[in-house]
Amino acid sequence: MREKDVVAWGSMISGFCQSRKFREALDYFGKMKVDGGVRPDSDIMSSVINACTGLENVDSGCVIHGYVIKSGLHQDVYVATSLVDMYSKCGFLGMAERLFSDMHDKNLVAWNSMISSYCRNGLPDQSIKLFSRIIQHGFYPDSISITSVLTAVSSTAALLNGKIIHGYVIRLEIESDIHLENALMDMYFKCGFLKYSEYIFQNMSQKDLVTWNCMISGYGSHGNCIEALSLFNEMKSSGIKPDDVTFLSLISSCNHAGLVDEGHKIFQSMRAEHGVEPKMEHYVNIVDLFGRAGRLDDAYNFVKSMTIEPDRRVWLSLLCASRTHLNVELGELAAHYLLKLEPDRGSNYVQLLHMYGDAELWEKAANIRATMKEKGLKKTPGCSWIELRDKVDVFFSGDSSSMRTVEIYEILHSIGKHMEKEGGDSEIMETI
DNA sequence: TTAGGGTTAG
Repeated sequence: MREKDVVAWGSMISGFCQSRKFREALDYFGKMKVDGGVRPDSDIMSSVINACTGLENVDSGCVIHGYVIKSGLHQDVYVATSLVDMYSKCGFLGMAERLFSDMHDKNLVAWNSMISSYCRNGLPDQSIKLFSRIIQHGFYPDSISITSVLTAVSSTAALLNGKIIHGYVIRLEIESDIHLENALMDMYFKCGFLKYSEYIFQNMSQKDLVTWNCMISGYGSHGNCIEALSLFNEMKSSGIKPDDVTFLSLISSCNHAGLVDEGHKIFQSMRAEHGVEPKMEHYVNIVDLFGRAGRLDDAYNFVKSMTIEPDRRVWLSLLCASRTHLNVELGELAAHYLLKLEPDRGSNYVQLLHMYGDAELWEKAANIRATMKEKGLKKTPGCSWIELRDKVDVFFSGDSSSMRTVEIYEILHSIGKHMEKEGGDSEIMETI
């Protein structure tokens, strides 16, 4: 009878987790303990940890972790993997790493969990390294290992690694699924190999919302807005309903291509035609869209018409646009709201500082510098990278440590001149 | 009658 009780509680708790009612799952766990007489097993503890992950509540997770240790269930591979997942999704990578290395009987799921943990926490190289250790430890990667490591490859844009992994899938005859194909397609896009992405897309036996979103954003980020818009129509005809990601990709694509009215029209159609509620990200993109095109009045009127309270990104976007198109009055207004929300981020002041510099308002610029110094603020430098001859080169904004700095700037200058002749983007010119 | 890992934007 007692065993049945455990099963009954377990069914309730996991049922709540599956329907994403994490709060209720934790409440039931609480009730179970109060009612007494039932010792939770590893299944229940995995579900309970899963509920903490879903709530992104690391405090509850720590309490549960303590409980797990006391009840001796921390050695269980299911429970330990749930903990690795919970800590990494809450941003505590160190804890996840420690638990992973302490696991005695790591199975493939545990390895996969750690591979995605690294990538999720901004260490894609570690993720790729760990992947290559799977086989050394006697496991064959499955579709989930591949999907996870492909995500890591995508974020480093390391095409060679991506191709090697694609090779694994073919040689080891790893059973593919839609997640893997989506990740593969996205990886080729991110590494600039559009033809491969298209090939995979065309040959997919089934396409889901993520498939379409990957394609639309892939085209958009490579400046092919027309193709992105035509895919959107195709997607609708195929019966897949667009979501907030679809719209963000479309608006950002219009943004890159300078199709201002088209982008705004798409934004307006979100709620009216598709029943998708715009989020802050969509608002930010529209402000950016108007701002980039120099339509500052439209940008500001749009901010004033927002139905949700604008956050820092909205004001920052307006400030950057005001700087680019030298509208000091609007820039100061945007900066006022921005600094009210976030007074301690260096990059906010830097935008304002540059605007004053561009407008030759030296006294105001000096005041901003003084404030920054007083607050001890610095801006984190921008960074980009490229893979050439199997090696990834990283560049930091303003970095002059390279032996070939002079040469680099000479080439940049000549590209700038060339662009000027061709009537290029004034913002890029200014950067050069 | 129950358990752990994966894909899309900016």
